[in-house]
Amino acid sequence: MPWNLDSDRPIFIQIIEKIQMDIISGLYRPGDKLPSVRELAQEASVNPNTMQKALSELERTGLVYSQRTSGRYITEDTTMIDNLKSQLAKELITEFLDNMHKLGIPQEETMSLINEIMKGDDTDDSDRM
Amino acid sequence: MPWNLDSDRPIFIQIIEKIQMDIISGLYRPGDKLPSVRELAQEASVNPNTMQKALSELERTGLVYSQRTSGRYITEDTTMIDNLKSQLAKELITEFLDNMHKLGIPQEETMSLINEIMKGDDTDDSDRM
DNA sequence: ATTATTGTACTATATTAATGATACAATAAA
DNA sequence: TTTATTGTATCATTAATATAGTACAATAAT
Repeated sequence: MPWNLDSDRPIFIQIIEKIQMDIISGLYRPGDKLPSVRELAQEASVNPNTMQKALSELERTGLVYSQRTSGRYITEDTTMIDNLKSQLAKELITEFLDNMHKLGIPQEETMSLINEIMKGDDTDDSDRM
Repeated sequence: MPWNLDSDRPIFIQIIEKIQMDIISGLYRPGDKLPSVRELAQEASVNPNTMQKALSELERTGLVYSQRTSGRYITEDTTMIDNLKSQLAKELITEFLDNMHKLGIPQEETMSLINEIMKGDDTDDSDRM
């Protein structure tokens, strides 16, 4: 799976967001062991130092924890994960609506545009929890 | 009016986006004269070089043009502005839906969450064209 | 004609992000 | 016990971004 990192924003930030997404979406489950820093770095085609920086930040926020020399693990605090999911969803929505508003597109038009685009979208949600 | 620039992404990029928004939303009209580089820089609390870089890029894409020593002006090509508006709106929507999908939130839930947040929002669109 | 304003160009410097390389202590695996 | 793997720390280098300061040519304003 490619990591799709671009050069628009700091890479370590994009890595943080990507792993957060993987935890929240359930790709990583609570208690799961993460691949090692070196493995993840190679998988993402990134320098180990950059991966380490991202993981340290995820650790600081409590989303993952490390057991020295054993490896890194996803938190078992499901409440924390659920809260983060709600919070991120809310942020995404408000930021999106704000941007559409700045474009001068009123809410009703935004809604109809979304519906329009959703119809032409073949996204499959069937394999999700 | 504050420019609300953050340090997450390059400032000159945020300036480009901000001015694009102001053109698309109609705050700046086709043919309008822009404040000088130095004025804009002061208004945004940014170094003139940074503002110049953003304006050069807006010029490269054709959204503004400069008449040497007279000043800088918004393009009169309304079609170009309309096209950009549609394009940006579409990009905002697809990126938003993609992010919600990555969070593991299905489309139906996304729609109801939007409606929920819209109700608690007192945004006023009445002074728009 | 003179002055001020305009866009533009250039050099230098500081900071941050990313990479590359290396090393070490703790411990799981052999 | 020995080896390999783990997270972690450090140093040097490069590139991009932003700032600061200065300067110049064209021209609008006086």
